Amino acid sequence: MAEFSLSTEAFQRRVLDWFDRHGRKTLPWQQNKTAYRVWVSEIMLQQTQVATVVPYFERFMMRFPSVQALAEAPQDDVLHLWTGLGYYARARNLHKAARQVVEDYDGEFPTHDIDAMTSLPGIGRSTAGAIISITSGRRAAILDGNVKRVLARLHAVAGWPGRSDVLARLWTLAERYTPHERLPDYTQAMMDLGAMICTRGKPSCLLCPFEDVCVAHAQGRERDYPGSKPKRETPTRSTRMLLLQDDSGRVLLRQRPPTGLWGGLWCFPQFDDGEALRDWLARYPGTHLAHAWQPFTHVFTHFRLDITPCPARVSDAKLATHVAEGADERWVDPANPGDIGLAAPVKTLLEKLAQIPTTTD
DNA sequence: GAACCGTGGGT
DNA sequence: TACCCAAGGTT
Repeated sequence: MAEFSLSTEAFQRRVLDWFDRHGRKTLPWQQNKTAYRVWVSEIMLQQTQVATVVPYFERFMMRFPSVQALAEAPQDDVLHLWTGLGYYARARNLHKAARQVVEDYDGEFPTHDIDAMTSLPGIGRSTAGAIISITSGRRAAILDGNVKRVLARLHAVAGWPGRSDVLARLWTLAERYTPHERLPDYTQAMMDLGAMICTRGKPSCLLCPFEDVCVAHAQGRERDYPGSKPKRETPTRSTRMLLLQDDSGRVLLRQRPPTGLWGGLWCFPQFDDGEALRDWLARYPGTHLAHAWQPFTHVFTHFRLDITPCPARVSDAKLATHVAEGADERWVDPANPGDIGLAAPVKTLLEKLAQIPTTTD
């Protein structure tokens, strides 16, 4: 069994030399690298590709230029700018952390203390390492998906990184290779290597600075590292969404619970089955259900959701007001729902409603 | 340790 | 098409 033969110093030298020639240096969050900007980018980039994040990051910085601005904003505004990015707990934690930074640290991120950083909601070991190393230059290791892939291949670390023993081996390597100088460049370089050269599907080993020493490459088994996650079958759930319109075309939205799926976002009232929907409508005699729209499936990572849109009308304006009486319910214009967070299928359905004349029945 | 949390891209 | 997965963290 071959072993990786490069010294720590030689490894760091090659990484930094490659970065000087080929690393990315013009991404939006690489300009004006404050802790706030790097923090927001790192949270957005969790499980999310760079190209997807860029426009969200620009809009976010325009609306919330500082941690103070973010801390002072209503949560609805934050979720609004997060609409479409997914993993909305990131936005809720971001908002909460901003308030903690303003409250507990006078608006300055505690980048001198990794434990203080990981205490902030939404910041784990790797994200803390990235923010610290990039913005303060202090020595802190990262182990994101890119670095996991690079290290797993260079050292032929077998097994799925979700396993704790595999993860521990990778962290040991990540800590060992982290240099004492040029921390911002090194950290960016390792992510760039993973994102640009050591890619998942078809790595560009010909362009890799470690082509001559990579154990996985020597084995011709780049694709086997890192080990893949064990499969499990994805269950299917189903729901009905009530597309209730009043006589002026506005629709009823309801805010979802603060945690869980689409937590804090606004959605059509949902019903598990037709009985529950009919029972609900029966309380409001002035409403009637139209023919259901075509059902469709929304695919999540862990399950599929069959959604049946159920258009309905409430003709009496007074009744419409009565229907929405909770603080978590409101009538909105489908074409302009306001600064609120919307789940992807809800946004799609609202756009369809906005195109339909209000006389549709 | 395992389940949960979104959406879009690549193959 | 169906599947895997991406700059992970929390419960």
